Amino acid sequence: MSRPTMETVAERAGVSRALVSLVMNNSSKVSEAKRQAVLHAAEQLGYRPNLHARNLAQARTKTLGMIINDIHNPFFAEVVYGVEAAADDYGFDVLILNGGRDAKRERRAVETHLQFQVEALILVGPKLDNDDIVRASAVVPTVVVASGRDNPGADTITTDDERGAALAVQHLVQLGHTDIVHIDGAANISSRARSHGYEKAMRSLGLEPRTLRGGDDEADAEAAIVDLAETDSMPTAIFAFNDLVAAGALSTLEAAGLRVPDDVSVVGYDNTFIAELNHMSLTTVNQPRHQMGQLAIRTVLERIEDDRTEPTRIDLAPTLSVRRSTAPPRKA
Amino acid sequence: MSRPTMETVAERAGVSRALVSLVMNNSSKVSEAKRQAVLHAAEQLGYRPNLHARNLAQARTKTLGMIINDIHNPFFAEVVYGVEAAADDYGFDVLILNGGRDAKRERRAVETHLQFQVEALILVGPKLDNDDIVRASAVVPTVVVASGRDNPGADTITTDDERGAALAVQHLVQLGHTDIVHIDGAANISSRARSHGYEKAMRSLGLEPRTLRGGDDEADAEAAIVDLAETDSMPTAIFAFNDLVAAGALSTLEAAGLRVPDDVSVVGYDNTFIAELNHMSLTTVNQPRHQMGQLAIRTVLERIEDDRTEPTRIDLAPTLSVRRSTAPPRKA
DNA sequence: CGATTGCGTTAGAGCGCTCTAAATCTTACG
DNA sequence: CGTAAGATTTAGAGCGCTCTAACGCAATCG
Repeated sequence: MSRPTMETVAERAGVSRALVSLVMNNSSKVSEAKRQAVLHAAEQLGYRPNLHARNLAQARTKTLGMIINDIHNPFFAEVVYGVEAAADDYGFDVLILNGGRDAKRERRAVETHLQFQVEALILVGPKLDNDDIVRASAVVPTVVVASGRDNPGADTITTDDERGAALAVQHLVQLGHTDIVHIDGAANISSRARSHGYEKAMRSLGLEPRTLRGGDDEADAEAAIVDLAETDSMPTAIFAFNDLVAAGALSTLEAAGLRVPDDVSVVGYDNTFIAELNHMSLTTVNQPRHQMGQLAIRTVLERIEDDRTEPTRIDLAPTLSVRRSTAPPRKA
Repeated sequence: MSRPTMETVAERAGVSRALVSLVMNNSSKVSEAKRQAVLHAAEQLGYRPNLHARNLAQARTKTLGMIINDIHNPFFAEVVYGVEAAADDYGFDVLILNGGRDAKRERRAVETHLQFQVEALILVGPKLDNDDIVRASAVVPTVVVASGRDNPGADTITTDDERGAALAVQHLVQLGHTDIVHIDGAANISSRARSHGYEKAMRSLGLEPRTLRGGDDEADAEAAIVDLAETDSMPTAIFAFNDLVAAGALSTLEAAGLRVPDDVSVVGYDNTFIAELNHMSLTTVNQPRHQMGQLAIRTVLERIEDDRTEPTRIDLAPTLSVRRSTAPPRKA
């Protein structure tokens, strides 16, 4: 019942184990006759090389370990596709582990990957703290995607959150808005940069920033909006930390009898597919996720194959996707 | 620069390699003194067991291979969480490979998993055809989640799509609707069962079913709705193949000047988080995804640990999540 | 015609670990 | 104090594969 090994195949094909190995790695120095014999025997036996044995013998795995912050979040999915596409090109397998929005689980995932001897680690939006990342990158080349922090030792692929926020502000101002409120991302990693970008952009345009505490979730928008409604100083536009918060804002605004974009314009961040939903049609800041994933692989492969050692830091430019949740403010 | 091995640790701790192995597997028959010595040495060296070597020696991997239809689709994410939770309980690692909505890629993913000697395969919403699944399940215990087909050899965890559709119909009829249109899932696997359930439920209630061709995407709803609008026989309620199609319906209806639920009620399927968005607030059929994931693991573990061989087929009951997209029809 | 070349093939060591059987060390008891 | 029973520890084989070095053999050459 146990699976066939090279030995089995070799016997069946009447050749040596070494020859089978050569065939499996399609070496050019095998006669056509033997190659066929081996392939045929393998086929018949349902032989499948044992990767563990191979990895052990080769002392390399051609495998990359990826950890995603949260498999729920469609934002990361696109990054994954970018990573997989690029890894494919270079003949690497990518093992995915789900971080589950939990630093402890991520730490275990790192451990698992390292035990699997992955040749590099791709951390997508990690919850890990700096120390963890430093420690990991001391063991294996590590690239952090979409997480703005400073990670000594690891490469990073980010987009410029400050600039993204500025894009949102500029768009609103161009439409004619002057009273623009920001609902921030609370403790979220990228929150600081986005808030900062918002505030800087506002000031540079001679406007007074107003930032409210939000979060990363639909529910987190509610309190902020209720606040605005009650203090009676509803702005003409809202720039939310991300699309989910923006979606929450949409709901709460409409529940309060305000129409988007007629009464209030709303801008999100991330361009997740909910922003795309016609019914939402959210103006939002887009990050080139697919490209980020690809760059992550290229970057990390430079370390593996070309022994680069100085850290790389790539910061891509975000863009704005304008949809129907923004419009000129109603004339006062 | 190469990583430390047991040998290294053993030397450093002044013990034999075997003893290190015992410590690493926290065997009870190791003296506290040596255990500490070994752990200390391991710590200092940054030692990490090599899983490939271990798997090779043990001839088992305690690893499960999961393939998800599409990492984009949040429907599957919840299943993943269920799978991971259960696998955790039993001390198994779960390796995730992304099928990318492509049978060819899934086939390669199966191959990769098998070469990694996973002890079981969990296929979540596979695109593979029956033959592929039969072939895989001949090699390793296999469980198919959320895919309604008949998969000889493999275990299956599904929900009763027919019943789910019936729930939707019953809900609408209870509200007073009689003119209920179904937008189906076209070639999608579960489409047949849902359509069939819809039609059966309608007839059993003395109503005439009307099914339109849809798809699995927002865009796919549009044509159907436009059709309805043009033939001038807009129903009072629409039951869509899934939440995305329902979202598409929402948009198109509103674009046509119809209000949901005042003019038309809409029901979706899957209870993805877009249905939950306040702004959508979609009445939808829920599948117990987390539970499905857990059951998948339990089921497959019965094969691994208890040598069950007859296939298991679990069909769970869907439920209805009532939200604000449905209401009694406007009085004629 | 023996020596040389080179292709195709193979023997055998070794990758890092587990596991069985045997060795060693303690401890307890007559 | 000798010895048997436990408690710890260790030697060594083996997991399935790759890879180096060496082998056999036919073709080629001087």
